[in-house]
Amino acid sequence: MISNKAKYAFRALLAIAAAPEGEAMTSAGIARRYSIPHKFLEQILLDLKKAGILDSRRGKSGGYVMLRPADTVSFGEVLRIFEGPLAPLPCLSRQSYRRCEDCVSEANCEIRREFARSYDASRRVLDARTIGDALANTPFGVALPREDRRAG
Amino acid sequence: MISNKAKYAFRALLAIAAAPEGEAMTSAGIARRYSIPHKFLEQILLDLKKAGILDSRRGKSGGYVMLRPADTVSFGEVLRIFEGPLAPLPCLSRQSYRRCEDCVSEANCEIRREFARSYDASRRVLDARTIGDALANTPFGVALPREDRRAG
DNA sequence: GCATATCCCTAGTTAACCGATAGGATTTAT
DNA sequence: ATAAATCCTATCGGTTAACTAGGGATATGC
Repeated sequence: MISNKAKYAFRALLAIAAAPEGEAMTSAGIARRYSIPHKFLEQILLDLKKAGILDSRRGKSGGYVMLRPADTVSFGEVLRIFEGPLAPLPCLSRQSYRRCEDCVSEANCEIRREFARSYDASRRVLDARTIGDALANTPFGVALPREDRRAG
Repeated sequence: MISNKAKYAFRALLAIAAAPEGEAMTSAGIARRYSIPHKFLEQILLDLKKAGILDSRRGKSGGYVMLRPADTVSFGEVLRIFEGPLAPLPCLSRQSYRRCEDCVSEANCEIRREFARSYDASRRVLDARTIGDALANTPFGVALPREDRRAG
């Protein structure tokens, strides 16, 4: 199960990405609309800003906007911000590989081999699908160049 | 990341399944061989017994044996025993479905839709691959009837 | 230039869970 | 009887999840 934090992050991101171009959404507004504890959401949006996904404006009529286009932000990237490595075993993480302490032979480890199959399958989806895809309800496998996506 | 408990369970199961037919393996023996804390492993083996996967004999020359054939025990089944539901969202679990409390419309939830893709992909692997497959190093997609598997 | 609305930052709280550890009770083979 | 094994329950220290709280910094609009 993914954390509430990650779930809230996705809700907020989808809302911000769906807003009219250039229009900022406030944390309070999003919190109200999706019944997310406000102060908790603030932390989350801050994390997304630090990660370079959101931009923000302060003061009256401030709020959050996308820093990068929504179809360059994958579900996997967001998930990693809030959940850490997605790999089921440390020895399967590419981005933050760690050897299993008690592992004798990685190459011959049946557990590693089997989980690699499962992880590959889910990672392929999570790293391919973007916030933009989700909003457009683009079927998987239809990989258009970015310009075409925006146009359509 | 999966828990140590689950990882230990897989190590133990693979060892027990790989033992000569009818030969029981002791918790102490497995613990020593794989550097698993003995008392911790006992609890794990007990859980596997309660789940109907292992059988046990007590007293001197006792130990654990498979109750069901290794190629009927999937990675998914074992994982669920120790980690609970594998679904990334409660509303995606078939075996223990729960509605997201604050969900307005499940059918229109983008988060649910995207995670369903990823979960389907990994579940398909985890529920198909068995302890027996892992030991035989059977490539995925080769689905032999059970008798043939045992023979080969 | 002041009130207000917003984002920004840090710390604390509570409950649950993980990864054991501990101590014994029960069963069985010799 | 003894030793070796499983079985059962309780406890514990550390970490994390999910908030809660309190304020600081900054921009806007009157």
